[in-house]
Amino acid sequence: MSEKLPTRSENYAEWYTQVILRAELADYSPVRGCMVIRPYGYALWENIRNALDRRFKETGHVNAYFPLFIPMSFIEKEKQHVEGFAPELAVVTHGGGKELEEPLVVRPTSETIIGYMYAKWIRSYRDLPVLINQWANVVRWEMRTRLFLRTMEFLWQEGHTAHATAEEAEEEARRMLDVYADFLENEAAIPVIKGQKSEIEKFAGAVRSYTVEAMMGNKWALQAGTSHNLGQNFAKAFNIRYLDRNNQLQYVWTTSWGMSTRVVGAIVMVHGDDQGLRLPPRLAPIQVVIVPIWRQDVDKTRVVETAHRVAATLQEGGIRVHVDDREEHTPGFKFNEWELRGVPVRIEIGPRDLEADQVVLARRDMPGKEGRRTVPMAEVLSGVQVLLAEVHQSLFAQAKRFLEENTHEVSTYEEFKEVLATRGGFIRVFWAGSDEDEIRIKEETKATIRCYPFDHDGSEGTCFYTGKRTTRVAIFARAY
RNA sequence: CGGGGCGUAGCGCAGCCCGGUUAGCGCGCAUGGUUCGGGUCCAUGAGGUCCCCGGUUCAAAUCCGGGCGCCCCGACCA
Repeated sequence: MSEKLPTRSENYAEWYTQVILRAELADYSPVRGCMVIRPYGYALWENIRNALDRRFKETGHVNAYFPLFIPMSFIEKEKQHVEGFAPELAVVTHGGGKELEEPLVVRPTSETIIGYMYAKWIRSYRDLPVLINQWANVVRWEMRTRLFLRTMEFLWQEGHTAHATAEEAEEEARRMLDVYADFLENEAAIPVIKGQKSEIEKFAGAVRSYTVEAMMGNKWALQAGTSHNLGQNFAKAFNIRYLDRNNQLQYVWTTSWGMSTRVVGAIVMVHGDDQGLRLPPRLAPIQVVIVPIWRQDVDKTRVVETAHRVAATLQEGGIRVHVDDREEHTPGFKFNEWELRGVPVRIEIGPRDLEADQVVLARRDMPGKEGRRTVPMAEVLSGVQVLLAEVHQSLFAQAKRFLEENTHEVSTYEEFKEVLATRGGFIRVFWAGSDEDEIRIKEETKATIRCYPFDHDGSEGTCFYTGKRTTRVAIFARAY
């Protein structure tokens, strides 16, 4: 393996790509714009999936699977939806050697086909709510792609629910946004800002879109998850109706919400440093790597045996552990490699430790001596458990501090442009502009409204762009 | 789709201007030895449609024409 990564400050995009390739999270595929998720990356995704899936089940959802192919006419039924997705559809026109009567769209998202099915299944208020999630791949024909952040095919979950009332649908959309925020903060150690999308940025076909926005290491924003209140738009397009208690025919109210393999990119960019990945302990495929150290063959046998015994102890304690007993590499090489791959805790075991009946614990989030300490052999499991929890807290605290330190408030457009050009980050402003104003700002500065944050206390201020008084606050940033 | 860069061993590159033996270097890989508490060192070895098609020439990785592909930067998006 070649030695140094490019640093984040000299070339952030290159650093990002190199970390992913060299940590073996993913690789490029022979098809442009697609990627192969390698075992290490997929193990990370599986942990993400399990943590999310558990939360979905806890909130009353069940999983199902809807087909990959969608009749073209379905996509066209909801006006905003087709306008939003038409440019990025992959369309199948031939099958079995013959041209199809109606082209099939490879799903870019499944609102339409699920809407069609819901219309079949829902008859009465007693059938509601319907709370279904699916884990699937989707395809969007993208011009410019980037590993995990934007690929033509990606994996995700999409929740689709139907409710009897507008209030219930709104509650559901907000509840699932909270689930995403909870997942990101408590599993991925990523602090987020919850808020509502602007009209310009909302999902094609939604009444309202909600988002959790995270700040990447280069201070750009990334939408890590979204939740939409679809109102009755899809209910009307697909005729999803039910009889209420008064025997009145009513349209249902639907929601949808999704989180994708893009969060892997967020984990890379939020926590990574110039040595490589720093994986949040609860999601890391390998939480602890044990590197045995020996000088002579007599030591080797004892040390490697001890390493495996320690591994067994940790494994019984529910820790995901790996012993790196390869003979062809020196310990120093292994330290660097596992740091690149982001393993949160490393255990070193050498002859000195055997004499002292101890091991050395090193934490990934603290370089050098500072992050290293010895613990008695008997306390390995508890020591590791405590340390993993600490690493999680420390990653979260670092990311949170970074987010706060790079969130700025401005009161004029001049100041806005100045801050964007010099410091970057999130800019929090009072906002009373129009859609046109928003688009103009985007054209002039590349910054977009990431969200209207929920945490605004409702106080009134002056819009930095129009000078009007308003209680609305927006967060602007450059975004992926 | 616009701008830039690039296709030579698995990866990164040199050679190309100025055509001429057997196409080279580093990493990686294989074997043996050595080393091992922060990217060991040595030896030997395997590995090539020089992106593709056509042309010029006694002779093309090298010159000419056409194509294809990839990466980076800009307008759309989870």
